[in-house]
Amino acid sequence: MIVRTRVAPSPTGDPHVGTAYVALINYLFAKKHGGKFLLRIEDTDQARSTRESETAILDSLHWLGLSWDEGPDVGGPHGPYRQSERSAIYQEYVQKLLDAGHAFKCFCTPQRLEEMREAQKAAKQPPHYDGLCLTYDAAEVARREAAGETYVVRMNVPQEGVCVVDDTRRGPIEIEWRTVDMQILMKSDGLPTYHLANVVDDHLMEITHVIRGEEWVSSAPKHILLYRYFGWEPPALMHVPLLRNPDKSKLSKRKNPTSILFYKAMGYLPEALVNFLGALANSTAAGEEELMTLAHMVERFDLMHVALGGPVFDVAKLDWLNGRYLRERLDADAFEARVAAWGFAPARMKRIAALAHPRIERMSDLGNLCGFFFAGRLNYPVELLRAGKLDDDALRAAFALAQAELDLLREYDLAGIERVLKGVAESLDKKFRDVVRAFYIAVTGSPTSVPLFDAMEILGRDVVRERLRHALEALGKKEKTA
RNA sequence: GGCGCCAUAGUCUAUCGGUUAGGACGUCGCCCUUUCACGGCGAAGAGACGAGUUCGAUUCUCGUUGGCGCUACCA
Repeated sequence: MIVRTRVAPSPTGDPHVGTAYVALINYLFAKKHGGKFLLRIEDTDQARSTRESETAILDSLHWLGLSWDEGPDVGGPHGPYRQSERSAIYQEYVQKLLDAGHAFKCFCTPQRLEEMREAQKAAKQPPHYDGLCLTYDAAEVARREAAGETYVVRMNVPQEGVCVVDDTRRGPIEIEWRTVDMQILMKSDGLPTYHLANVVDDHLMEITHVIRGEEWVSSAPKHILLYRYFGWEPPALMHVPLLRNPDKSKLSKRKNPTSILFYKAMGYLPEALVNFLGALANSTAAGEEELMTLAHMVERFDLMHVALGGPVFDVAKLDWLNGRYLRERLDADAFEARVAAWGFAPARMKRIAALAHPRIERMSDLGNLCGFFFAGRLNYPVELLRAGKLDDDALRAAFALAQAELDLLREYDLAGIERVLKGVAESLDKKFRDVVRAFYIAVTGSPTSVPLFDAMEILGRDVVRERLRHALEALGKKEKTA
């Protein structure tokens, strides 16, 4: 048997380090066993998926040195590798389930479902589809369909017995069928949900080992049931732990930078980041060199040694590793080249120079004026934030709101940034200039600097988010008023 | 709340019943050094709790506690 693994990111946001972590484990396992590693884009959520995000994910994983044997950008014999291009396939398989009575059409409105869940919650019952539409006979279903009622397709789930999920690393996990909801397989827009698309694709793409995040354990029975319904041999399943924030919660950009783009922008080397992630999966033994190439990681990889506790993404250790790569693995020329490529690319320098040009008296002003473009955490006194007309509460509100709004921005560009900051000033009922002043400090470290929106655009969403987070941190928690 | 997963120092981990519980990051100290950093040497620091099995439990079982995940027409 040829081992075939995959990573299946959903292009709904920044390329997440967690995606890279899971991708790396799948990659290492496949390569270790002379198999294939594929990349599939799970973009069945029309509302949230974007091409920009997909591109960023592919670029980021490539940047880390990962490559796939089959995928949307390189093709392969099992394509297309983008789920949005596989609708006809899912339609076909949903019909099979429908024909066999393993799935049914559900005409319940979102409102009814909402009320049902509320009632169940109030009655201390676990939220669960009540099976109303399962009681309709063929004539009733036909009548409703003819009347133009929209419907989704739900999976018919047995209500008795237990499902044993055989996790390669954890052993058997028993989950009672009655705790498994009658999952929607196909949404009213005709596109499949994760569960259906995932199973169909993994089968069609001949995936032998599904190695994925821990968040999927509880829905594994649904997937196993689908394999059973289709009469397919399920792949080996294994769930790896989720990366954590320092406080042990699931890694989130609220508390910790999660975007690969951020680490790139901060001047981490891809080989250091991928080494760090790999060391989280398979730690080094006593006396073993911690600096490892991808090839070396492949060689020593052991799936059974992936620890089960959720590891904290320890930036301090990443810093140490990155420092060693920078100092020990790059000679003077290579270092210079990396630095140039990192922050001094011609296009970037041109923009920065143009911003500085009108505000300069001596070229030596450049350092103070533009240093923040090449910095990580800014070291300004917190008093500077407070020097403006906004009090602490207003500052906190402004930064927090901007953080959220900037994240929601579809296109992170000049116009969008301006819209967000104007919106922040408006909703706080503060003068735009007073609000902007605070952002100057948070983003550039100084009240007098190059144009803010340009600076924010050049720095990128991730670095800006981190600087706002830092400002929020510097201000401290809201004081309890006596 | 229900269901599930997890549990060795601040953090990442090794240990496949018998170890002075090993390593790495971080922290602290000493050395090197015009400063700092790097580097070298060293130190402090851990089996969540309670039962059980066993000659012997960090390791196996159960319970408690804690953390996390899931509980969407998101993945």
